[in-house]
Amino acid sequence: MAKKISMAVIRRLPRYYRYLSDLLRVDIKRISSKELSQRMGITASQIRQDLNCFGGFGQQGYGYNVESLYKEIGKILGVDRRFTTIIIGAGNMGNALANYENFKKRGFDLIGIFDINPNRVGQYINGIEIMHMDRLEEFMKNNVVDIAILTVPSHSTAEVAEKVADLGVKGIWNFSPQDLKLSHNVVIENVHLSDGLAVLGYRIKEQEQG
Amino acid sequence: MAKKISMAVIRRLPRYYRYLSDLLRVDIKRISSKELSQRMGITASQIRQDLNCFGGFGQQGYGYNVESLYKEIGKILGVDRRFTTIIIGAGNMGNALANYENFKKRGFDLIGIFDINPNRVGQYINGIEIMHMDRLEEFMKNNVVDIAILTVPSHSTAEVAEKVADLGVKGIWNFSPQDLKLSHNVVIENVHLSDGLAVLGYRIKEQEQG
DNA sequence: ATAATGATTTGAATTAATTAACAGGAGGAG
DNA sequence: CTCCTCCTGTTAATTAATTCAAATCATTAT
Repeated sequence: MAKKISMAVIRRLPRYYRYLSDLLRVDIKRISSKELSQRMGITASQIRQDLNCFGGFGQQGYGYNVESLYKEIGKILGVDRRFTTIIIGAGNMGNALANYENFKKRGFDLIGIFDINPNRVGQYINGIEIMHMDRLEEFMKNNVVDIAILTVPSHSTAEVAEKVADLGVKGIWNFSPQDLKLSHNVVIENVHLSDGLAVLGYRIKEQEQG
Repeated sequence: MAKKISMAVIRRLPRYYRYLSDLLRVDIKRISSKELSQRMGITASQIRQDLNCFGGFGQQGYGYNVESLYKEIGKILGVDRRFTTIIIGAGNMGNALANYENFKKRGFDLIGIFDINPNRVGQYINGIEIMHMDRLEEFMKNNVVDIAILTVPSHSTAEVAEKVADLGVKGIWNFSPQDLKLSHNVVIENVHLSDGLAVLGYRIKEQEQG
């Protein structure tokens, strides 16, 4: 096996996963690519092609077994494995993310929150105490931290990223508008909320005109 | 003109826009595709190809004029035009978005916040009063609302979306994990934060293994 | 049992996106 | 003024992604 799965497919997997989860909830046991395509608004062809990348879980004349497909995609995405995360920056966005229940369900355990603001330090978010950044190094030596979620102001993002990378983090989820690039082999996902908004604006303009 | 610009290109524009903005800030007047490619981590070819979609702003032997390119991309994205927005759902995420200064800079004016929780109604976020959902209809009849930002629980997303669509919104920025589909010709951008996190998890696993 | 149906698999064909190559204009040095 | 270098616009080549279509297997009905 081990034929390489393209990133385009990978980025669609969470979406499949979500839809399958919904199907499970309403107790639908099996589904054909055709019906799934109608629900998701993509072609049946693509679904079959995508799902085939990691071995045929479908059965001709039957469709896909929702549960096993769900599990399989989960396995590929790494839901069978748990990741520990910390949030750095307990501002509005950090706070929102810390309260986001979905992450835990998906295998991401928040084990620490850090901030530099003395007024925030000592407060609790979702049962987790906000620690001062001074304690970050100590904390990361005593705990395995897989992912650092950065919700700090742009100007300090690079510095903080360097630090957590040095301390052995495996991935960084960066919410600062500044793109992050590191020499370490740390996996980085930059989130740019306002980019999405800008695209929305473009599409609205487009629709108004054409 | 009017050769169609692909969505792949459009989705890259905000990124160009950001980098150009950074260049302006440090007073760099001109830039070549080559240098920009190094900064952004994409090929120079692609940059030239992209920028060419909307007419040659570059000059041979010189490069691109940062300021005029910045303005031009802004124009395409619709930064010259302002959009009014409302946030529905004043929970953690709604609160975070309401406090996000960047949106205003990019042409998006928040003019209303709505929630159903009586404890939240009447409070202010970033100078804007939280109104009860009961007042939404009235509000939208007295104000032009271009975009509704939905940060409500999944189970009520569809209903709220229908409502704002009926009331004449042009675009919806949906933060609920549930994908949104409407019959109206309202432009929808679904944001799925946890999808990004899932991909991060996948990439970490991938790197660990090989 | 057997035929008909429905839905996957597989691989080819098409379409889209990205990268590479190149011809030629603009700027700068001498 | 002339040459040389730089860097774009553009076309061509490559690679990736998506769709189509034939072959085939499970299920269901007769």
